[in-house]
Amino acid sequence: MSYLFSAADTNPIIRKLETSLPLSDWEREAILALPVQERQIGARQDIVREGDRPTRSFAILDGVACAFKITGEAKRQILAFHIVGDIPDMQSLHLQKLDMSIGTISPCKVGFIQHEALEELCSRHPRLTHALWRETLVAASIHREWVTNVGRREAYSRASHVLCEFIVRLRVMGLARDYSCEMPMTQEDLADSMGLSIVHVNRVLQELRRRELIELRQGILTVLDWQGLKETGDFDPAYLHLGRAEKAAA
Amino acid sequence: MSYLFSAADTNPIIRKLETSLPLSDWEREAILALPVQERQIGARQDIVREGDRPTRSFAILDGVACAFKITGEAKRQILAFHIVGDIPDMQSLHLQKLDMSIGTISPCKVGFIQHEALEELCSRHPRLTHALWRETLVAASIHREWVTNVGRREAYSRASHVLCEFIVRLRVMGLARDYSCEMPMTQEDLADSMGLSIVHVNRVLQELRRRELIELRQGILTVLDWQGLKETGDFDPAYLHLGRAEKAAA
DNA sequence: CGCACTCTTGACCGAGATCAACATTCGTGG
DNA sequence: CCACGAATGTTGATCTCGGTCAAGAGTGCG
Repeated sequence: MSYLFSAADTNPIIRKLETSLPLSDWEREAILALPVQERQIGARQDIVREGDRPTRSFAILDGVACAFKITGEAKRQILAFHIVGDIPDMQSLHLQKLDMSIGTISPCKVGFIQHEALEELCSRHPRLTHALWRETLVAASIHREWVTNVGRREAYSRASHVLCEFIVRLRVMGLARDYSCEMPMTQEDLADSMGLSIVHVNRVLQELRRRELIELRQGILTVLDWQGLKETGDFDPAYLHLGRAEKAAA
Repeated sequence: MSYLFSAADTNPIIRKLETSLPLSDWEREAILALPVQERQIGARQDIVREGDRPTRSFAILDGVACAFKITGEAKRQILAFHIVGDIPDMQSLHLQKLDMSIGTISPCKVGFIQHEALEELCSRHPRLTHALWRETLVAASIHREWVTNVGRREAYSRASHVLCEFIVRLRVMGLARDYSCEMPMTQEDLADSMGLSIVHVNRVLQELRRRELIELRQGILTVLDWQGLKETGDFDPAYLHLGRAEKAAA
């Protein structure tokens, strides 16, 4: 299968949706016609906060963001890393109140889309409803894998798993060559995504380097031994529901 | 707001959906008209397994089930408890391959519904699409809370949180009076839902009893001090997105 | 060039795991 | 209806993975 190259291929939302099901020209145009308000946001800023009642959703057009919660003990848990093409608060289309916060990790370009525009899109294009619903289901699947990762894998395996997922998702979006990518998360971010302490994450990463599974410095992650990293991370990309993109990316 | 009592009120799917948005008679009838194949399943049986490609989804009509994964180290992580009204594998409507298994805890009555019937329902009733999509989003929200619970709360708080969620969800469905309910999960089930060992769960439960927050024996959970349990569990039901049902149930 | 953020290292600690009995409950068949 | 075996719950002893604390080393940005 191959597509003609077009403006559509440069639109991250279309690219993301098309990894699961190909869209018609008609549907692509509908997406390109969405009124999107772009905004550049600096690193480490909240985009939306738990408790907000958004009237719009937003897509990540550049950079890395994360969804997180703060517990009563003021501990942060990162729930997902969001990369180009993700619509992290899609849920707000159907759920009034946000149950998490979303903030940038690196500087991000985001595109806000009013809910009415999305509702309009869905009512006119049932297959796009399907595609967007599907995206939210994949997000839920990733959450389930994270529950498992945090609940039942030891630190070393857990860290490997998070790295595997991150790079595969970037590869699917064409943002990583040869298992190497920019990784703007600090060790504190990684710790909060893994339910570990910063110090321990530091030690685990050193061990991964010592065993020559990865290289990681200056925000560049390079996987030296993909097979090895997958195995130590108990990583099976099935939960990402990549379909045909799976073989190429993972 | 009050409804006339009718057959619809005894249908758990309708009851569940109506906790978020009221349905028209027309919509209720469409749900009641769904061809449902009921089946009784014994305790501790798998209903569907990771890797399956179901052509139908199922609703829990009676009993308690759970979704779970088994890691490469053969450890089980429970991802959710499913009670009456839940459609645990709704996702299979849009995602080919199941990324988790679902099994019974107590004996269950389940109702299978072919995907075509659900697709038909959605195409005829956009508001039901909305309602079902919404349910899957709430499920995702619960997953996020579980990531947080397992990742960033200590055992004592973590256990309290799981108990709080379970009883609130039962209350919403009218299955628990006065913060007391049947709880068929064994300590092993609880351990696998909390990412803890059985032994430690046992000790944590004893501590909860000793501090007179709960009573728990012979499969009956009674909360003696709801406020106290909520506080130790850092439990805020906002993530369940109950809407108006929230005040009554939590 | 200096201050703040991030990473690293070492020492020590503790929550929760593991192991190994033993007790209790429950379901099942005689 | 009872008995018995399996599943579940309980307890104590010990261990360990990962947390905490504290200090220093890089790094980078204003």
